[in-house]
Amino acid sequence: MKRPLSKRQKTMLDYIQDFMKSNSYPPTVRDIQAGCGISSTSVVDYNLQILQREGYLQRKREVSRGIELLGEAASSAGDTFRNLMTVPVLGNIAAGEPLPVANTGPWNNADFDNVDLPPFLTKWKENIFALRVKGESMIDALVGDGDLVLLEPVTQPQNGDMVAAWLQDREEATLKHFYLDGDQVRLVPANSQLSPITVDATNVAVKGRVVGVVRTM
Amino acid sequence: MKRPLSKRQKTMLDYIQDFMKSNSYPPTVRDIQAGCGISSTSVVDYNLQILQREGYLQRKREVSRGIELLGEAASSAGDTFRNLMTVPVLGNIAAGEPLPVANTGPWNNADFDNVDLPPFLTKWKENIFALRVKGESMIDALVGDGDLVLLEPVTQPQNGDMVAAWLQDREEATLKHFYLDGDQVRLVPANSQLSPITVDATNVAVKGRVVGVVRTM
DNA sequence: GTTGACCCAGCACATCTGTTCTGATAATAT
DNA sequence: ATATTATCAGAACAGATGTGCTGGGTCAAC
Repeated sequence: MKRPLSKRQKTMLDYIQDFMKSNSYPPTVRDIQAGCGISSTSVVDYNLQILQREGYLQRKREVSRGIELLGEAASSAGDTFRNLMTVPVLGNIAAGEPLPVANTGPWNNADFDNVDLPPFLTKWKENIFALRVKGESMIDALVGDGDLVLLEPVTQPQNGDMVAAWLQDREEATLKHFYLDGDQVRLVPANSQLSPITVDATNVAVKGRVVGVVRTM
Repeated sequence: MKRPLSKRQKTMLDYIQDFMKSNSYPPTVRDIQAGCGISSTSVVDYNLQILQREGYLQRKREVSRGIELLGEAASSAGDTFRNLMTVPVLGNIAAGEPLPVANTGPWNNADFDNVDLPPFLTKWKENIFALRVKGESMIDALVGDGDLVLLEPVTQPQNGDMVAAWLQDREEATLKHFYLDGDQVRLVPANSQLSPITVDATNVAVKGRVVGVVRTM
């Protein structure tokens, strides 16, 4: 995004996005040539090189239609391309079970079940993971059996965050809003008809911040 | 999906899905040939024709990589292709307001706010719409303020379906599990700790079946 | 057996397609 | 003015690629 794109380069980028929207595969050099009214394939090639150098797309040499949009260009390509993030389902969350925790950074996508979610659900963050809710023990967080909770791995949440926490003395996992009061932690249910609980700060191990909930029937 | 696929056809379909996952563009006939260990391009062509006839994919003649996965095959292809459906947010759902109802079929996507969702949330159906929950009146359905409920427009639900209904005498919108008992309708909250209500069948106007709930924090 | 379906292998062709070469033009800098 | 850079046009090449043709094999039905 450093240098400004020329008018032709902008036109080409728009055309590629449009093309991928309606065709589900990238255009050829000559598609771009015809679509943008360019008189030579070499001009297309020339400008594609620039677009690649500037980071708008990635090309694979000697491969027909070997164009892949990157970053913002990809998202603008509409509802078709690169608009999903793969989130691993690390395990279950239930009252009696410890929380499968996010140890390292990005996970091997093959190691777990994965769900593909639109990035507005993952807040555009890369290290989101998901847990499947088992049982009805999270019902005071408006989360039922079978729901999928999306978590960002944080151990030091902000006040008001909805967090997944492990209560050591109760041996219980829970989803609650987190408030730190000195050395006490107040855990407030999402359902305002229910009452908060207050526990010692050393007794809660926060495993992640809830960024979303998904339920299918 | 009528006839069963041969082993080779299944292999090819899997390979195409894998290829599109990692490459962001469809494979060529020869890519499939090499990837599946097939000795002739004509065999690939032959089986691609069958896969097209059976509705698993769409081919564009004379176009390199002119393969488009359809239906369920497309969604299994991972985070790259055809994996989002645009769902209109028709309005709000609150206790006191009538339900914005799905009048006609597909809507003009420009008329409303839209959200893009992976099709496993919309059950692969085309006519899903969404409503934004206002207030806490749906809390017995495990749905809170700001949640997005995904609805399929049906007026004659099956027993056990979670439905969005309008209770005419109470002037109240609600989300409950639906059970028809003769001329009485039992509406059961998702939170099993709460009690069901029973009303006259003529008093409930079912507006849609809930197929999913999405919440972001 | 014969037939016909389904499936496969090998090959060839015409076109598609990325790339490269040569040269030209316009804008900008020195 | 001269040099430099960015951009474009036309043409051609080599490999990639979809498609069609011929023939062979297997298996169940008749």
